[in-house]
Amino acid sequence: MTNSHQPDTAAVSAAERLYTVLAAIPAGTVVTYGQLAALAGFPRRARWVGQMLQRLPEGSRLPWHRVINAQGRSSFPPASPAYARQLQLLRAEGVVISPSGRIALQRHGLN
DNA sequence: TTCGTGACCTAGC
DNA sequence: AGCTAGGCCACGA
Repeated sequence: MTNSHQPDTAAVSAAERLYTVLAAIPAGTVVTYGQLAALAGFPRRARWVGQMLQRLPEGSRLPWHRVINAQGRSSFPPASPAYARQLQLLRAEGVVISPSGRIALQRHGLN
């Protein structure tokens, strides 16, 4: 970082906050992009969350699969490998998913 | 800086 | 239930 102002710091900080919140999402729980953004302190930044997750390295241990859209579905094309992967990971955590791909919302009680 | 794009969201039909 | 249209906001070329 040779110079300039420091918008870098703020950007990193935002990402760190997002990652922290995402890492805190317990297994068997799902959140929407919008919810995650709000939880991280950035309301109306759902698309930004999606962009961040896309840029996420594969080795990351962040539970990206617990993030779904407001429609209650995976945001990947149903035919894509990522789609199947996400659903598999969620089912492995006990999340109920209908044959049409609809993901059951969090039930207060168990878990 | 303007423009195009997107792992989004909500409202309407 | 599914599709469309408009809105939103950040990012990269």
